[in-house]
Amino acid sequence: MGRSACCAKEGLNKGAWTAHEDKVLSEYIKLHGEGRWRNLPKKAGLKRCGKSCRLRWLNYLRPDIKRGNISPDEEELIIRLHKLLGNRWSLIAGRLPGRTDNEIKNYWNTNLGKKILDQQRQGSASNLKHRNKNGEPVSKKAKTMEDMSPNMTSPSPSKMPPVVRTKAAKCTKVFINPDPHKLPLGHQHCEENNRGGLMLDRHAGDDHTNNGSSSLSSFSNIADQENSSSDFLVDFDMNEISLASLLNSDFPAINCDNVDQNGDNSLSHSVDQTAQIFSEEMLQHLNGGSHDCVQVQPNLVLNFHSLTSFLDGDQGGEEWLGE
DNA sequence: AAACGAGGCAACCGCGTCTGA
DNA sequence: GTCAGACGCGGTTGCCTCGTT
Repeated sequence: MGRSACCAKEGLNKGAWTAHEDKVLSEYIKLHGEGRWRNLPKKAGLKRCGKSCRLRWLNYLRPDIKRGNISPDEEELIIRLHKLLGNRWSLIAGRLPGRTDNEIKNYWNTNLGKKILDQQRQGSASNLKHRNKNGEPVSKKAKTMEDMSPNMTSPSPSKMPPVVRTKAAKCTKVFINPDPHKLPLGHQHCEENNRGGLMLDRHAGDDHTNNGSSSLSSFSNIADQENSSSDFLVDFDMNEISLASLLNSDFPAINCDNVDQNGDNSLSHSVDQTAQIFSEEMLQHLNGGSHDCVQVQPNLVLNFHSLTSFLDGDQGGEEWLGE
């Protein structure tokens, strides 16, 4: 039959996690890896529900979590992606390395949602209203996560792993490689998922590398194929790159409900379709209207944001490209 | 300095989907 | 094919902190 019953709820701790609990959970996961959340508390000696452990790990304890304020570029990206995907926070988070769905959701609910409403009310061009003179978003408190949790030491930028594997990185499953032989490196780790699509192997430690190199190699192929792509590459300058500018194509908001209704179970998660719509449109632009490369695009475009964000990091590009 | 209100964030809850027997 | 449990996700809640009076 099925699996055994979920964790019994009696006698379990609830509420805020203690530093000791954090330590126990972190060390257990370092030793045994993620997953099997149900049995984890018992094995680790925690009086917590497995769900709670999972949430704590994903949203707070993972070493690759990016702490600190959301940058203006990230904010723009969130807005764009929210316009595209709606409240699919995990997917949005998947495009923002180091950010969790919960963090983005909270940020939206507390900042961006209001900002968008304000903008809608007051018309356009009030985009900078909530920013300081440096163009940074201004929140009432403007405090960092370190301020909130002094016991949590945020990794320094130089030590911080460049790409967080958020849950939503799953959306790499939309990748359908028409010609696997053209894809070096990371694509060796591609595996077929049970929805019929290809999904990048996301095992700890190597997945960001795979993910990134996949995107880059695909991206390079396009550049080879299309002259117009060279313009795209210019925009891809590692120092100058702005996430927001990458999303400046004015793709329409997509009604997620409609997308859901169209989904069929073969490859098609609604989000996958959304991704395809997104990428097709964008790539049509990038390729000067040619659809020659469209098959490759969904993954490319979606990963592209991870890629660019990743490359924004000090050493991200080096690690990514050169192991 | 104290009280109050608002904002922000971590965590919980419930539901839908996936998976294994 | 069916069922039950695990997992993942989004919505919501409650607590803590900060700002204002």
